[in-house]
Amino acid sequence: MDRSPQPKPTDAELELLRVLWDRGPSTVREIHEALATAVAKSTGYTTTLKILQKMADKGLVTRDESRRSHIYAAAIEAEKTQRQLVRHLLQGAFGGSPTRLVMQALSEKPTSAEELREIRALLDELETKGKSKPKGQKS
Amino acid sequence: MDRSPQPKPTDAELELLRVLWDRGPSTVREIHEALATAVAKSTGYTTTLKILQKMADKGLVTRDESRRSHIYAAAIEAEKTQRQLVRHLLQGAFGGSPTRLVMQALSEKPTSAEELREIRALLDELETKGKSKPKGQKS
DNA sequence: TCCCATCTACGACATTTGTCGTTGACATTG
DNA sequence: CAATGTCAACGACAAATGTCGTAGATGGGA
Repeated sequence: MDRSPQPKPTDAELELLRVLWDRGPSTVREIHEALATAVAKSTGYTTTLKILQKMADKGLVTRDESRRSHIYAAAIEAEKTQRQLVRHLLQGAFGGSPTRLVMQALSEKPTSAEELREIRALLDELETKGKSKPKGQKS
Repeated sequence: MDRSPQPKPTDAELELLRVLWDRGPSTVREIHEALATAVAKSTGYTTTLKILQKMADKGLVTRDESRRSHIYAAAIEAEKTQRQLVRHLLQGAFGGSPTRLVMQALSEKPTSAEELREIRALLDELETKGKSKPKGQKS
């Protein structure tokens, strides 16, 4: 089972992954267009293609070649990737203390009341869970 | 005046910055040692030196050359840098929604009750502050 | 059928990163 | 003073990244 030290996606790769997470499996053309319109990304078509190919090599995406226009799909979940990136940032810049990170994140943007409520709920959950053995999610 | 689009520090640079934030202004030797002991980093001395020099070029650190052993100091605050990195991650991987990031961060590590309390306090603060105009902590 | 559009593959290229080795200057100390 | 050690500077180098251009295959339409 994949102990997969998933290679940390680069910024460009992350952009493509975001598109795939949003749209689901897509052709290169579609991805390229999405990027162009959504993010005003003005790179050539072959650039997108090349990055996608590299990502396929790394196992970040899968490719369905049954048709002439290959169809790419994200091979890693958004959540998993986000977790990995958060962990990296945590270790790299915050000395492992989630609290500081959370503070920075929350101060970063005016958070809606609703979102604040959501977070509070999570805190509650974590607190009760803290008593009983924290179960399940392993790493 | 520099509205400084501070160049995003790389991972290696971040490590050095961490040392400087901890120790304050230091010589290359000191930084190198600190890295070796603290992080079991086993690179050559000149590697550390080179990175420091590059960082000086970029304005990430300052250098006092009045002595033979130059003394480097962080030129950017820990908080500011962390905020920048959080913002980057937010945009790049979370579509700008802090909530998800916070969730991931909290799920990442068993957080102590005390820390949870701290975060709750911050939430309270944000909530009340949300009513009144949240005022500019600028940089 | 023949031409044109589209798609993938391949290689080129500039840039950045992180890694050293070497060199020449400077200091310390015997 | 001379030997030894320390330091900054410089260049080299491999690897990764993001950027294209071009070539070759394939498919659709006039």
